[in-house]
Amino acid sequence: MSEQTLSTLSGPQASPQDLSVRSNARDRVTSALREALIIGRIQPGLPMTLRGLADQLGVSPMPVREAIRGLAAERAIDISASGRITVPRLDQKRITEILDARALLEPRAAALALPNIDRECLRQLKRIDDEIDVSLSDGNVERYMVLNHAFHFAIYERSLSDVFLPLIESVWLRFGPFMRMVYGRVGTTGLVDHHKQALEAAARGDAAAFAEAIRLDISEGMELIGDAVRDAEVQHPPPRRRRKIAAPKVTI
Amino acid sequence: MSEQTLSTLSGPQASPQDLSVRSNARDRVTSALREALIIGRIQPGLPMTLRGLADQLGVSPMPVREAIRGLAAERAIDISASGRITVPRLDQKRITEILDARALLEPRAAALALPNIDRECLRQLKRIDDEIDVSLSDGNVERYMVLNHAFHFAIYERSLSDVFLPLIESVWLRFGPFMRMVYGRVGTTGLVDHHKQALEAAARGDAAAFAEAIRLDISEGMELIGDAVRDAEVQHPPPRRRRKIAAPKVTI
DNA sequence: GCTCTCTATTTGTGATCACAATTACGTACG
DNA sequence: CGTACGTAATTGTGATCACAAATAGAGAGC
Repeated sequence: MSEQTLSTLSGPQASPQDLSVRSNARDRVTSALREALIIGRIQPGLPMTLRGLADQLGVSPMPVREAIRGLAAERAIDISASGRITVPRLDQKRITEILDARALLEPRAAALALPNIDRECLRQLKRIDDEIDVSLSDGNVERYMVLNHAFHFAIYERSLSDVFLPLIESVWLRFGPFMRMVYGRVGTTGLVDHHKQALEAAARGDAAAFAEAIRLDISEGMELIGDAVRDAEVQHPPPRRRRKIAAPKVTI
Repeated sequence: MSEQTLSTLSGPQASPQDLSVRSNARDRVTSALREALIIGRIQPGLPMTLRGLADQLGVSPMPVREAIRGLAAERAIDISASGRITVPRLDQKRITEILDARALLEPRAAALALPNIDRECLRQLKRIDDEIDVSLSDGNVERYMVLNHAFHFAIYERSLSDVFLPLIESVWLRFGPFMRMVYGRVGTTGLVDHHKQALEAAARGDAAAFAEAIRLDISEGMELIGDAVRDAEVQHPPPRRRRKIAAPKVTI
């Protein structure tokens, strides 16, 4: 198999040794893979192998197996009938439905979160949003994706909902690799968001406006990438690989 | 540990050897556990063990491990920090949020499905709903839960959405054990649903009314069990077990 | 009766092995 | 130059083993 590897996590300002220092190898692997998926570092369609990931992460294939199995349950990773492990390619139908689901779930989570968003949290959101502007003008796609995720989930986490949060995370896991593909292709120049409207509404304590800003943030993103998707599907059909392809690596 | 086992699947008219004859042990285990969860056959809070489940299902602990890990990723099963495997107990907050998420996701899935619901499908839905009435008047809780699941998912499957369907399945997996607890406690006598309104709307091809009927079916269920939940939480606090408890078994 | 303590048992985790299925790739043929 | 084929290497699956951590349950003390 032509196996894919993942680019190291130690990019610009390496993440501070992963959030919690879980003793579990499995949880470390899961965290590494989830982050790689959210950021879109793993290219959809290219196969990964248990042993390959295990070697890269310095563990035995066993914890990787369990981590992959967990991600597969969330549909973040596809395991074909023959056992081939890939990040799923999304067709336009799926993309529409994911954005549809996001537009249902995330405004509600935001509304639930609003009462728990204090001034300090607002300041942090503002900081993140400022950094997003920088990353956009720099054209730094990866940094943008990290920050955009941070912005949204800084909100959703305040919902304190272990029902909505997992559902939303699950959808982002599936969407990340695709977003990365789009941004890597069409760039982030024309990208607009509704973060500032959201922050204004949040500052006013206006739950309805807050939720609506989040909904628009998602829906307009949908329109923006609509054409890119159509183009991508005709211009970049599932590559019929014939040779091994050098690919980025992942580490914990 | 006082370990829980699961009641055999071979109840009245045993399921015809599970849907697909997957060669995978893991998939068989997963199917068995998912069904047990949906029907609510596994009592929340009581620990299960990998080796115990493996013995009951006639496989090695390995496929059970992966199946459990997958279900844990969907939050259908909880694995504590110490590794204890249980079906999560739901507090009132979670229950409300689950019903909230259902009321968001399921009407949309129903609307997506409506164009794909033909006359034959409608007839089948009608048949299921008739059987539901029978099971309700019989007070057969388990059969009601199987049928109610069948009714809803016969609809949602027609959405042909592998975005909405997994999200909804995930929520049902979490909700099943709780529903069973409620029905087992307060009975199914006062139970009302909006299946017939849904079928009428579907027959008319009225997507909005169809979705609304589904939403009401969920929301009114919410009210119905509201008090039961409150009572349950004070009358049935998390039992501080001190001895082993005999519990039902599960088989493939 | 209740709580605490201590020990034997159980449990999840991770590693390694064997194996059937699948895939990759050089080779022959068109 | 492209396609079909056959063999060798790779891959996921399942089983088994070792081990540290956690638990259960009996016993001592209050």
